[in-house]
Amino acid sequence: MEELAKVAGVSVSTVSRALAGNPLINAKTRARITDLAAKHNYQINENARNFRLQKTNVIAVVLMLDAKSEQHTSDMFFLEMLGAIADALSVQNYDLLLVNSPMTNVLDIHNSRIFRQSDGIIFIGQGNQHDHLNTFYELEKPMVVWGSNLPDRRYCTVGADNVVGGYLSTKHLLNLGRKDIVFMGDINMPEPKQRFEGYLKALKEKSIRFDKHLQIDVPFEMSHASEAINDLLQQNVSFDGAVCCSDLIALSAISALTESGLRIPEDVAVVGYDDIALASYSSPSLTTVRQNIVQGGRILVQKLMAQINGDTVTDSVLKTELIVRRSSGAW
Amino acid sequence: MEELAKVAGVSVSTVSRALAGNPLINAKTRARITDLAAKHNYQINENARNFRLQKTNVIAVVLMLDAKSEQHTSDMFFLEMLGAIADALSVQNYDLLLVNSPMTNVLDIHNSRIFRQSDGIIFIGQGNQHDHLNTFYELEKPMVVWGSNLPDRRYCTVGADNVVGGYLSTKHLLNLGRKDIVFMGDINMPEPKQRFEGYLKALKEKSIRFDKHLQIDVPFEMSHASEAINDLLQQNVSFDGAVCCSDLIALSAISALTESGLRIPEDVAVVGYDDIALASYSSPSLTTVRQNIVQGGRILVQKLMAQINGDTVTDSVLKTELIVRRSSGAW
DNA sequence: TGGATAAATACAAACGATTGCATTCAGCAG
DNA sequence: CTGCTGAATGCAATCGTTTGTATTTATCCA
Repeated sequence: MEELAKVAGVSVSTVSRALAGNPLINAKTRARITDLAAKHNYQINENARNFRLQKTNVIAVVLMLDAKSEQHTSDMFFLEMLGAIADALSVQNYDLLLVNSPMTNVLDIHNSRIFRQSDGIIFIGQGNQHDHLNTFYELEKPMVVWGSNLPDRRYCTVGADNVVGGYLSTKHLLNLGRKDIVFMGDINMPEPKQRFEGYLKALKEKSIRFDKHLQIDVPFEMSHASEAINDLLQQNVSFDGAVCCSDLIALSAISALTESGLRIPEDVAVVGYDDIALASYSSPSLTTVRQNIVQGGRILVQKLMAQINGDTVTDSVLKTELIVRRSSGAW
Repeated sequence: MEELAKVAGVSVSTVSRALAGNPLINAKTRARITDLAAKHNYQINENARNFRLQKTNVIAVVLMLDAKSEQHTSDMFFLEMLGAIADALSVQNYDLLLVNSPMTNVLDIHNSRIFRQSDGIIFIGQGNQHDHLNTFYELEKPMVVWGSNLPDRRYCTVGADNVVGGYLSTKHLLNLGRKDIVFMGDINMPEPKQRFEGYLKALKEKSIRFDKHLQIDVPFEMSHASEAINDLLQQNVSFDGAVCCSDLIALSAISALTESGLRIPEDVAVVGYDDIALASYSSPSLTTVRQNIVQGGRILVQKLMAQINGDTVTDSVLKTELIVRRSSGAW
C-alpha cells in the first residue's frame, strides 16, 4: 500500500480511505487510486487489516454430531449444509472454520481457540445441549443455531418447519387412503418431536385416533430401523403406511418390509425425510420431505452477520415441501 | 501481554520469549511467567501473532467437485475426508478454510483470497485438472493433492491404492467362480482408470480375456448406472458379476438388476467402492472397498506441514482393503 | 484581495506480538 | 578494585492497516 501511495503521489491514509470508499476522498482521486491498485495487482494484507480492526473474519461452524451415533447422523445433510454456509460466507469475505470433533459440552468452546479465533459461531443442530446453548448465549458471542424452536430458548435459531414436514407427509399418506400410519423417529429429539406434532395434527383432521404402538423411537441413522420394523411385524401390529424421520430410516424400513414379503407401496406406503441423493435413485424411489438447505445456509449466515453488526435478530422458519415420487409413497 | 509483563515485573519481550520457550530466558522466570499466564487466563492474540509472523495459520481445502455432476460425486466421502482433515489440522492449531465453489480452473485461485489468506492448500481430488495443478505447483505455494499418481506429475499426492482396490474386488468375484465381470466406472478419470488396471490384472491372473463390452463409463454419481445396466441387458450381454467404482453406482446397479428380475448375488454378484454408511445397511448389504480416510486426512496434513517447514516431501499410497459382506457380493 | 469556511489530504499513533541489538548484572580472574 | 565475560533481560523497531486530528488547499463572498 505504501508503494501504491508513492506511485499515486498521495499518502497511505488516502489510499486506505480511497480503497475503502470513504467519502472524505475526492471522487477523482479515488478512481485514480482504484485504477492503479487494479493495474499493479495490489492485494490488501487481510492479516494486517484484521489485526488492526480486531476481528478475525472467521466464522466457526460446529457440527453437533452425536458421539454415540458414529457421526453418521444425517449424512448428506451436513455436507450440503456446510457447502451452503461456505458459499454464503465467501460472498461476505468470511472464512469458515470447521469444528468437527464431537461436542460433549458446547461450553468447552469458551476456552478454546474456536472462541477467540472467530467472530461468530454457527451451530448445526442442537443435539441434546439446549441448556448449554442457552448458557453459551450469555457469553455475548454472535451465534446462530440450525434447529427448532425449543421452549425457554434465548438463542436465535433458523430451521425448517418440522411441524409442517410431519403434517405434509402424514396427510399425503392419509389422502391415499392409508389409515394405520407408523411414525418412525425419536420424539425425545427436538426435530422429530415437532414432526410428530404435525403427524398428530394430520391424524386429527381426519378424525383418526392415534395408536401409541405406531410411534417408534429410532435414531436418525438407519441401523435400528429394520429391527424396529421386524418387531412391529412380529407383534402383529398392522399398518399400511410409514412416516420416517430420515431417508435412511425409510430405506432401511423398506428393505425390512420387502424382506418380509410385503410390497411397497401396495401393502405399505413409505415417506422419508431430507431428500438425500439416494432417495430419488433408489428403487423404489422415495417420496420425501425436502428442507431448503441452500436457503437455510444463506439465512444462517445473514442472521449471524446481523448480530455481528450489532442488530437484534429474530428466528426464521423455512418452508418445507413434500417431494412426491411414484413408487414408495404411491401416488 | 503487557499486563502480564507488569504483574510479572518483567518486560513484554521477556514474556514473549518465555511463552515461546526461548532458551534465552532463565528457566525459573519462564516457569513463573507461564504460571502467571495460566492463572490470569491469558490468551495470546493469534491475530497479532500471525500478522507479525506473516502467516495465516489457515489451510484451504478445495473440494474438486465436478460442476456437471451436481456436486454429489462421492457424497459421504467428502464429508468424511473433510472431517479427518479438520481434526488433523486442529491438532496443529491450523484452521480449515473450506472452498466449495466448483473449480473450473484451479489457477483462478492464484488471484483469490484463498491464495493470499492461507499458508497451504489441500486439493481433494484432481478432477480433470491435472495440468492446471502442475502449473499451480510452480507458484511455490505449499500444496498437496488427494488423488492418484498421474504421469508427468510434479505436485505431491496422497491417495489410496486404486490398483489394489480394483484388483481385490475383481479377484473376490473371480474366486467366487464368476467369469463375466462388468467394470462400471469412467476410465477417463484418474482413479477409475487405475482401478480398471487392477481389474485387468486380476483377470489376467486367471487367464480370462477381457471383453470390452464389459467396461462402462459411468460417472460416480448414480443416476446413469441403472440405465447402463438396462442397456447391457437389452444388448443381451451376459454377466454374473459387477465391479463398481462407487457404492452409489453399485446400489443403483443392484436396483436395476432386481427390477429386471435378477437375483443378487445368485445371478449377479456386485462389489462397491467407498464403504459409505448405506453400504452396510442396505439390503442386500454391500461388499465394498474401504479407503482409510482418517489416515488419509492425517497424512495429507502431515505432508503439507512438512512443505510449509521447507522440507521436501514424497508421495504416499494408503492401504486399501476389501470389506466382504454376505449378501450382494456372495460369500 | 483577504479572510472565513469547507473540502481534501497528510501526519502519526495505534493494534499486539516478535526479535536484533543494547544493556544490565553477577561472577570471577588479575 | 578494575575489567572482562557470558547469561539474562530490556529497548525499540517492525509488520500493514485504519482513523482521529492537524494541516493544506480550494472556494466563495464581502
